[in-house]
Amino acid sequence: MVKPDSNVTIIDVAREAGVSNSTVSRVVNNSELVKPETREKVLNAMMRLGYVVNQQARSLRGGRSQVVGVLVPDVGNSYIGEIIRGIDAELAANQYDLLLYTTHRRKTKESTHVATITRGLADGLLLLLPTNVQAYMESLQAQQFPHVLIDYQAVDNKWTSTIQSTNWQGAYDATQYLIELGHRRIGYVVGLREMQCSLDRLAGYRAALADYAIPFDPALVYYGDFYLPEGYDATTTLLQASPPPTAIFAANDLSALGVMEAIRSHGLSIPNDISVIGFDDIPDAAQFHPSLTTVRQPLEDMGRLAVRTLLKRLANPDLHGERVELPTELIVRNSCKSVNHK
Amino acid sequence: MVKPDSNVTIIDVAREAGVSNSTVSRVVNNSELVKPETREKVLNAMMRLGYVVNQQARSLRGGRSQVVGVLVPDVGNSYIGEIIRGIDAELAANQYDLLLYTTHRRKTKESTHVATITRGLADGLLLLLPTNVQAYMESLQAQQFPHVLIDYQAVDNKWTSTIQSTNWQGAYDATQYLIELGHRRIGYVVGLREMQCSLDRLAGYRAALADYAIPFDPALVYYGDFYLPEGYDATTTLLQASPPPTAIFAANDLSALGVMEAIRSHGLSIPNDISVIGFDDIPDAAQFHPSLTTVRQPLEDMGRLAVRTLLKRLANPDLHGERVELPTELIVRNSCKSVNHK
DNA sequence: GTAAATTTTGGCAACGTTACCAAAAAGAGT
DNA sequence: ACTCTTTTTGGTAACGTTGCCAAAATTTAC
Repeated sequence: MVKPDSNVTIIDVAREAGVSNSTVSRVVNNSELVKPETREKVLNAMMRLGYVVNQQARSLRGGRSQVVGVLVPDVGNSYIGEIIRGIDAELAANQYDLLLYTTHRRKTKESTHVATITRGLADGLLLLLPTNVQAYMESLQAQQFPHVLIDYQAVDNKWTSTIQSTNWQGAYDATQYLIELGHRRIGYVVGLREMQCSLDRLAGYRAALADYAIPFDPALVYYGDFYLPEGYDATTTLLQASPPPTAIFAANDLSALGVMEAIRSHGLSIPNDISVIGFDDIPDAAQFHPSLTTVRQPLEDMGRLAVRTLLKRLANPDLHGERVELPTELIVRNSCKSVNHK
Repeated sequence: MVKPDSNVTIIDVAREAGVSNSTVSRVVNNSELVKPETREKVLNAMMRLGYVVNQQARSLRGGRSQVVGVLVPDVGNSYIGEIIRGIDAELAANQYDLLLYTTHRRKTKESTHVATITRGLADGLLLLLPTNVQAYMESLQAQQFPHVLIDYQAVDNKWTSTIQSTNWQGAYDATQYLIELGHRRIGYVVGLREMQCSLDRLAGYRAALADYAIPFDPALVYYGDFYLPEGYDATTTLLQASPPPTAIFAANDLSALGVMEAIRSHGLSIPNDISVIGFDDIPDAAQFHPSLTTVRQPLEDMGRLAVRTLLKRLANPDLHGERVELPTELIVRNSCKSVNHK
């Protein structure tokens, strides 16, 4: 190959191969009927000149941009990282690129980003943990722009797809597990109360208590924000309840880490004095000390599935939205202990 | 605002405002001289129709796409996450978008991605921990496509910029710290040997040993891959040296975590039996148990600086590349102990 | 050998934007 | 009022691609 100099267009290739640009276009989108001999000629010319298609022009013309926009609250958080990893893998497998936007939980950012993305930049949109859906959902639906929500309460619209895990069941399982270990005073660190998943998990927790005839005590519930420091603060508060909890259920692993830190700094030991259970099963959870018993969300799978759902919509725009719930799974490690062995 | 229906073009706005599309274009790129009165009229029309610029068309025309491509080996790794966070923040502050590509350390992926990106998709390119630079560097330089390498050995070319931290010095400091705590047998878990930063850190380690007249023992050095399990395996091997190390220096925090796990599973305690020191200071490092003494790389700053350097190049294409080294800093926490107190 | 059917190819317009140049409007100077 | 500047606006041609339709080349049928 000669110098792959920047501005090699389809026209240059056409000239080099002695055919028309239409023919080159046909070869590039290798679907059409082109005489094998001609195709060979064009392919050679492309090779010689180092031709690479210009996606901008292609997508301007009305074709696909082969880009999917992904809106996430943050990066560098392993919960989100895992989902992105799944998205990325599945996207790459289908020759799509990934345009990443972070909102930092700023609502205005969400809507401006959505506007730009839908304006030709991307073929579809993946919304992870969105917080301001109403602001743009209408526009998204009006123009039938393909989109999938991840970890968001179901939107009642036939064009919107959502991917979730069984938050209620997961929280129920975790709580039940603690109860069966003999715990009766179980603290609960809620996540962001604006998020449906927080409420679902809280409901699961309450349901399990109810099923075992354990009274619900509001003093054992603390509303946090899913981040580590709030887990710490929550625990400091919860430990003042009387009687104090013998187990704490954190709405996600990150805040569970804060919980563990706080327990230690109160001179208590895990799991001997207090059991801790998390939610998510981020990769680090197994590396905590002690390793964290938690409810596993299939994060990577959720990302992959979201992409698959989106691509299905892309391939068939008439497809209605669907709502998928992936099962959670209780992962027992070393941060919980039977209360009787104390 | 009326329905922000998809296909509002500059021409629709022009018609609505009763001016020409050129004028609308001038208002959109609000730099030109437009009569304030006219500008107002256009702005109103834009508002009414819900106009959003089509980036594709704009960048096709030859302007800027306002997108920067970022090539990373992986996501969901906090080291990379932190750098991306910095990149993202700085990019957003300058109205740029972020096209993210993951290579998963697959060399072929790197070059194909670079080819697509440079072909109109993005205005500039950020390469994080690239492993196959020679494959595309020439083409990047030939077309003078603005790019910045993060955490890669200096490339001797006036058009390439690189951002790094003081790997040698950081490793020297860490080793010196251990030596001054009385350690003489210091194991070292190298990162990927293909990466210059691994070698730089190894050199810093050796230099410190030499300065204190401690013989270098190859049995105390293990070549890993920067990931957690290798840290575990490394430690298992290193502990068989005779005499075994009293401290282990891991080339990054993630493998330090593996080191800690391994030490514990051998029934030893940190830092009483063995001291552990890491490199990076990822956010989790402070949450390890015990909290990890480590060499802090200003990861987020590295990301920000890379973007700033790139944007400078974008603004002034004649600017030569520069090579910046950001200082590391020893963060003392609880994973190291003086050997005399044993 | 010619007409008809078929395959393969080329020409041209369009996607939405911006840059350039020329035209029109407004202001300044005599 | 009439030039001469200066400001402001409009027209038009690209950017690189693809889709449509028609033209040319090829094959098939009679």
